[in-house]
Amino acid sequence: MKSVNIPAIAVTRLSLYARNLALLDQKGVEVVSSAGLADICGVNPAQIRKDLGYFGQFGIRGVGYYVKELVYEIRKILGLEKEWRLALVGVGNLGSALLRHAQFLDQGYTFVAAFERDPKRIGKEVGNITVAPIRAMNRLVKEKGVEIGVIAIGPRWAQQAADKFVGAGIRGILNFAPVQLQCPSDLHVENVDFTRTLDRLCYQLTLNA
Amino acid sequence: MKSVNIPAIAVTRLSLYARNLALLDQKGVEVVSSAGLADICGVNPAQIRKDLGYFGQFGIRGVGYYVKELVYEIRKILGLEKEWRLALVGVGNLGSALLRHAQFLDQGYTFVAAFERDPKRIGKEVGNITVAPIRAMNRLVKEKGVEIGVIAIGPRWAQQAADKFVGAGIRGILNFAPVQLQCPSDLHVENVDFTRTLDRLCYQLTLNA
DNA sequence: GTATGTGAAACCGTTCACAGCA
DNA sequence: TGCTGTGAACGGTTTCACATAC
Repeated sequence: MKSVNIPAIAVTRLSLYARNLALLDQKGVEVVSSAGLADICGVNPAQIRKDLGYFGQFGIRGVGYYVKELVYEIRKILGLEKEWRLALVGVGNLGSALLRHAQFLDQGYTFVAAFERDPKRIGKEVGNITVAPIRAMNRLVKEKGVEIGVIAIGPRWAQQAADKFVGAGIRGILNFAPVQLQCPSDLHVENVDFTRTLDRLCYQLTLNA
Repeated sequence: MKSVNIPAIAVTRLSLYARNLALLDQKGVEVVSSAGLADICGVNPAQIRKDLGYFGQFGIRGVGYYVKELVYEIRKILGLEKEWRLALVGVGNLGSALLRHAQFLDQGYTFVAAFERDPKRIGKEVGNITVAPIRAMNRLVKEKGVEIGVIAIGPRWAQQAADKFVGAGIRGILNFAPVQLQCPSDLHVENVDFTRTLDRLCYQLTLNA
């Protein structure tokens, strides 16, 4: 691995490459060139080579990349070889969907706990998880070795949920609430905000009306 | 409006500004400086001024921006003054959550139709919408004046769903399936892919293990 | 011959710094 | 005086182009 600073966006693309390489593998493709993969992923071939170049040399000149091997290497780089333990806070519409989201399990992510404010929801079973009260968070997060907290609670309560997670010793947060969370700098926060994505789409449609 | 090319990322930030300005307005704040808003949004003050500068002059030198007025202007720029009509395909876990997602309605987005492959789900009511078979798509999209198609169906069927939407005359797609859709270039596609976001989080956690 | 790996160049977005104006 | 609006400087990412290796 090089000591150069690696652009975050390059890391995000690795995830895209891994997924499409896995599809190629399923189809029985054994070797692919950067041009071939670039075509599938909708990016520039040089970009793929440069992105991979941040982490090592995985190809063979004049040939390309061995698909199986490259998937393995990228998953290793991203840290996806291990099983990641997630906990959810906010078992509403979106939260329930995330608990049952098949895609997560396929990739090695497992929800091991879920928390709620609303007493009516506590005790229910959603996707093999029994919904617990937020006050149980500190204990359960430690007990179950949760590493990543997922916030799918309303914006009004998202910051409190984040604070609770931080207090319980979580290392990263995936935040679906449309708010800017205030967190200690050693904690990693990634935001998913599809209202903003939808707004951007509307801008484009309005522009080319 | 300037004729310079406007960075897509600047447009995405406008959405962030609008949301935080609306919150300020709710709190009774009437005027805000770029520095004040930048603080809330977690960006550089100059960036806010530059982003706004792409679209006009909305502030008063020595004073700042009138909150109400700026919200209005940004929403106008983004095309959020009108009601947007959405249709969903894929009424599974995620799809159902989207149909019931309160945040959408607040912002002027309305689902007017929902489609499914699975016969067991057809005819059900989800968030005031009756789930229809995919074969009804062409007719209903036209009948109800749907402008944006939302894809929350499995990756295996996402491309087909997109083709159907295109055939029915949709103008934009919000795609939650983790695949690169092949679409005509005059169609606008925005992707929401939280598995990739989660992968990026894992990379960070692995790096600082 | 062919495709990778990688410096160099081009490009784009962000931040600075200050002129302009209330 | 204070803050906006904006050209210029800066920094980072993308793309090019070619030496290198199979």
